[in-house]
Amino acid sequence: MAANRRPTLADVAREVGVSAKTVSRVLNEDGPASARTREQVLAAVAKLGFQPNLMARNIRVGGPDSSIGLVIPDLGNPFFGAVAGGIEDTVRDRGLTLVMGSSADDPDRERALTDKFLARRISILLVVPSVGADHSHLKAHRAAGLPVVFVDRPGAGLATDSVVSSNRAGAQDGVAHLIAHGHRRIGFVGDLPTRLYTRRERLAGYRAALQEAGLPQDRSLITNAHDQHGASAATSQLLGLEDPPTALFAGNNIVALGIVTELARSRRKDVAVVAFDDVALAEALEPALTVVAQNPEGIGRTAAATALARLDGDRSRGRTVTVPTRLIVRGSGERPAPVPQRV
Amino acid sequence: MAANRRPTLADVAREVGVSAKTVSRVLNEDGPASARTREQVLAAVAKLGFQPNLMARNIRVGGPDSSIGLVIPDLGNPFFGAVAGGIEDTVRDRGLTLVMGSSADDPDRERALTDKFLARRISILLVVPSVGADHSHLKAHRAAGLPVVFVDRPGAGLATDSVVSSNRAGAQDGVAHLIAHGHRRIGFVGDLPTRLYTRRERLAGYRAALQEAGLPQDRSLITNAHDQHGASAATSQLLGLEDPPTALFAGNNIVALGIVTELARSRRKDVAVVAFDDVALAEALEPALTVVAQNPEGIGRTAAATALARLDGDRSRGRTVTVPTRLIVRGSGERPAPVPQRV
DNA sequence: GTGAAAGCGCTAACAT
DNA sequence: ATGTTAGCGCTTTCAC
Repeated sequence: MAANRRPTLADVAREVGVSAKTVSRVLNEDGPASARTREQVLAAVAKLGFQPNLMARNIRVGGPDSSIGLVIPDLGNPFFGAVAGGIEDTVRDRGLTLVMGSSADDPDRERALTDKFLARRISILLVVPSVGADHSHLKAHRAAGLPVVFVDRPGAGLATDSVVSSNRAGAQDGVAHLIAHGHRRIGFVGDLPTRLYTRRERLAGYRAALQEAGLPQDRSLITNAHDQHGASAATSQLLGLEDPPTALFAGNNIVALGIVTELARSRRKDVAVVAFDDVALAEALEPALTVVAQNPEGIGRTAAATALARLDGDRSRGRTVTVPTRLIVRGSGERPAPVPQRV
Repeated sequence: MAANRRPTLADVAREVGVSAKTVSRVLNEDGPASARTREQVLAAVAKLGFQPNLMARNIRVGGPDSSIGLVIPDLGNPFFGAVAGGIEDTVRDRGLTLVMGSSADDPDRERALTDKFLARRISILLVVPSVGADHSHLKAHRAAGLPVVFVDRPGAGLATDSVVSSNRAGAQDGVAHLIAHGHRRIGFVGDLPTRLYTRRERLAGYRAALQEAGLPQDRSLITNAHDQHGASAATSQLLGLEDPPTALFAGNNIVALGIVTELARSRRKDVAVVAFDDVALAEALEPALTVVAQNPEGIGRTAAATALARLDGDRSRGRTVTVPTRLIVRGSGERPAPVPQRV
């Protein structure tokens, strides 16, 4: 009943009557081996169901493990799922295995994960850094040749590569679209915590658009939400203001869900919306949801490619690569603004 | 510059002036150690930035690696993302690291991934099996104590645990809901390939509902799609039939996106829809989308818990756990069916 | 073309 | 409370 030891190189060697090294040679197509030996070895491998122990191999070879570590905030968020997909697509040919974990945007969990990954001797580390996380402990690893790339947000305490969306410009485009359709009071519902990089950048884009149009900055129009439910609450709060906004800008995909759901619930068809990050079914809404689409697969691919280049010896200075966003006009940004009431 | 060797136990030992074993003892809280020694060791560890090599440790200890392998079809599909999240939540306390890969539902890629995972000596293997994949090669590992659990679909060639949704009953509920609202011609848009377990089960549920109601089975009402775009095409094809359906049943979340998008595009508000698996923004559609909700986190948690129980010595027979689905009525199933035309 | 010995970084088992 | 030896499964080095 079970628990028999897994076969080792030595077992295979014994079965065939050769040395362990010979088996190793055959399997790794290292040195020469007679056709007959090869055949016998392969047969024994199949018979015993031998699978080389990668850990033992790596120990001896000394190099890093053939794995790539990825820390994301939330496995269930389709944005990060798509990022992970882009990463996997890019590293698959190199034979790298994806080792993942979610931090829930908690610096301690992020640290625990990265430490685990480092103990595993991953050959690349990709991190969506949590707010408040410090990465100076990675300096030595980075210096020792471990590629470290920050994804979606820049990291703190470590000079290395980052890959981010064009958050500010994208948000500015989106808000400008609303302004172009006559809106003068535009609510902003952002991520939490407010220190979050993406929240700050997108808010900056929002402000830039208002300023460009000569519109006043009204702090009461700026709210935040941690999840979909919170975004719904923020929406109804904004719409309950004495002088409510006629349009809303969603700071991310989750917030967009909350806003759109709340507008549908309260049957507010008169409120224009533009969301940062595309969401499923955006086209099927009435009106269809106008978004500033990110390119999550592109972010993942770029981050992975950057890291692979480092692995291949690229010693240039750390850079920040910006993956462009794209305004997709679908209708929700064009709900007519009410004619301003001159007093 | 760079590429300096990572510090080892021996380096730390040398720094302090003790033996490697002593350092090991301190770090693993194994045998005793004087307070002074412990302090010095910890200081040296911090100073050198030492991180134990987990691979080397595992080699020596001999047990499996503290990782859990997961193969899913697609990292970008929120359903599987949520499943992965449930798994991670469940194994986190046990200190297991998630090693993931996507198979694209290709048996060869699935096999390549599982082989890699096995070479890594993962301590648990969770697989969403691809159509056509055979898993008899896992028998020896299973027998040797490796927990193997199939997720979302049963596997072939290996008697072990599976965790699936109540596909048949759920689909039957969903279709019965449509029938209850007067629909007699209900289109089915399922997954591809048609041999896919979930596709077959959900179709069986669909058929059972028709039969129960004494409705005819019309093969022309059964279509399939591989992706969202294909589902849109299938939708317009169904609606273009001479005697078109008045309601549609979506076989999964991706198909649902395609159906709903196509109905919105063609402004067909008169077609009722029920989808298997919930989707974001379902509530915000007009009418809101009625779904047979799955519980992906629950599936992930159940699969992980089952595997952990095996790891803890559960030697009972392999079982199939069914995670219940739940009909969430939101409106789209209640669009009135046209009054039947008596000839 | 093949094998023997040494060693990767760590810990189990037995010292002391 | 600490050190020594041996060995995990594999590959490197050097020998034949």
